[in-house]
Amino acid sequence: MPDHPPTPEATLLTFFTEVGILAQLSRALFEARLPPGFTLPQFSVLNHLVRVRDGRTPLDLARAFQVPKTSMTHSLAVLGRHGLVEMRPNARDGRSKCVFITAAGRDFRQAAVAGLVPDLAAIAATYPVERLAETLPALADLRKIMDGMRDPSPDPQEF
Amino acid sequence: MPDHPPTPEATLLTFFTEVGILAQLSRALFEARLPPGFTLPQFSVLNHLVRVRDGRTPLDLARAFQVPKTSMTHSLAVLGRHGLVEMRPNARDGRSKCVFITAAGRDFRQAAVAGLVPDLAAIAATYPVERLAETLPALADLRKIMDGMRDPSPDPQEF
DNA sequence: TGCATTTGATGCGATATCGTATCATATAGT
DNA sequence: ACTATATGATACGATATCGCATCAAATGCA
Repeated sequence: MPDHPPTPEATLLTFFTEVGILAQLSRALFEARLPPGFTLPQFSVLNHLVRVRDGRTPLDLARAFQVPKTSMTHSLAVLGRHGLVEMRPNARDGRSKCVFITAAGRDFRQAAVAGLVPDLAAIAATYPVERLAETLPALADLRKIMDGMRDPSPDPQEF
Repeated sequence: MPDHPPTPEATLLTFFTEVGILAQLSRALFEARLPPGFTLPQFSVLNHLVRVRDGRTPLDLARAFQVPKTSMTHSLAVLGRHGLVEMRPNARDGRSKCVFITAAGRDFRQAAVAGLVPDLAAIAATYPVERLAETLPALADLRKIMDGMRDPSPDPQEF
């Protein structure tokens, strides 16, 4: 391997590659512990409703997950069909709805997390998670920046 | 989110959540720059064939990307239909095939990477990528551990 | 060698994802 | 207030992903 000093672009590419692999691995981990037929995005929505807050609109959620609104409609329909979320009319906007997590939804999420704990513990037993905790601020800051870049102009911004 | 000291499991959960969001954001970024109809996994396969080595079997690729082999069959069929990869019989195993990238495939990848560079540069202009570079060893180590905890799956994958 | 088992690839069906079109409601401009 | 435009949600169709079943070729074992 020739070692030229990496350009910032190359560093980002490497970083995104690593993040993509980790996401894929953790996804496999998660889905192996979810009841068959449930997908990570569905769990993620539940998790978001608990972690952040519920009562937001489907479009809010679609934006939060950077996913097309039709995909979110579908995910919410599945969760609703299983009684894990509830959609109520939005008093402030007749076109819109508000998404609430149900008690069953909270239980479901709790159970999923609980089922995951042994796997997480196994990782923590082999790997010092403080190292990950130290990376969190950098990851969160990058996420915020990328979040902010996407909405205003979807086309190439020159500088 | 209580303000007790977080358990290692909670730290991991937070970390995976952050990684998942970042993966989603970078995926959206990337797919916005690919020709319409092409997917990140498809590009990733091309990239892998260039950066690692071509001539591997579909099953090798499926394992490298941690996806079911049927998914890889499909991706390769699409790439083949567009003339970006070529499948030849495997001289060592009559059941198997070997996947090669074509000249058109190399060009395609090169163009995709070039199209992405402005986005990466825009991020690098706003965010000190050294912070990300510092996190890379921790991420790579975790990835290796998680790789090892699952089935026998070999090489690291590329973007 | 002959036969059972394993392994690589793919067909098929079910679900997920996503783009486009559509409909209802909200907002803006006059 | 009236109309044009913008926005939130969804129906619909196309493609992607994935599990299961099938087929062919390789391997193991007697």
